[in-house]
Amino acid sequence: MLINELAKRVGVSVHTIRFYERSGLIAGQRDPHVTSNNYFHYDEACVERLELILEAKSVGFTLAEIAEIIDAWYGNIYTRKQKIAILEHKIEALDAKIRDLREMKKQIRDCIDEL
Amino acid sequence: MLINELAKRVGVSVHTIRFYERSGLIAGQRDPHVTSNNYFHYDEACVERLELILEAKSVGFTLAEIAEIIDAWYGNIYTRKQKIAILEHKIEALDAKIRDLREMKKQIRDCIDEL
DNA sequence: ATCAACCATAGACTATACTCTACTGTTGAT
DNA sequence: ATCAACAGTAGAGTATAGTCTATGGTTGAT
Repeated sequence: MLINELAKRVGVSVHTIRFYERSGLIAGQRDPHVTSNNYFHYDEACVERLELILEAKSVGFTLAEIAEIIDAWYGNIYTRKQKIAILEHKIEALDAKIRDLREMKKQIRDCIDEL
Repeated sequence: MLINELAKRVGVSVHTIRFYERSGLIAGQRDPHVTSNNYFHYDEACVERLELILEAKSVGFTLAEIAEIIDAWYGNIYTRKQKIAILEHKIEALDAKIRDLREMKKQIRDCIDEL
């Protein structure tokens, strides 16, 4: 599919996808058989990857951190052991965030109780 | 206490406190008896308030959202009922974030299992 | 008296994550 | 053939949240 269709599929703007592409978070592919244009094509793997990015963003990861997760998962620059270590480190970060959220919730509930 | 002491107490820079002050998130008080300078003074309530800001930030609230929480809690612009509604709304937002974090954790764990 | 260490304001600068504009080329329907 | 709707690149602009610099006044110890 082309960029417009991908944008509609995942619910982000074409601008944002191009921005992620520039940032190295996703990568469309050009068809070497087509010479009349230089359009990028995206497959289902791109959809999944983009959805992962959006989810990670929504829980507070920065794009730089997400790039790290993606490199650990899709890239070939880490060994299997290193990949697991990076992902486990992210899980710890998530656990820490969940603890913070619970603490915050408690504080807000205390405020409500005082009212 | 003066701004430098407050900064050290909560572990943020003087710059950041001034930035929050400009943004209306915290407010030091001037001593009308002192005419030789225009130094701001901060009390324990400021410390608590600043700590609340940092915690809220760490769980992903923007400064604008935090301002809303603070206004609901410290301000006199809302009725008791409105204050409770705003705070309950924030608790719902926190619950949604916790759900997202759990989902993300599951996804990363799936990645680890595949390795 | 003077000097480091503080205080204030105003405004410039930075990073992150978009978002938009300008411009140009391609495609597909009429 | 032409025209809207799409594609691409390059680069400017925006919002958020700081961070830093410049400048000048104040305080307290020596």
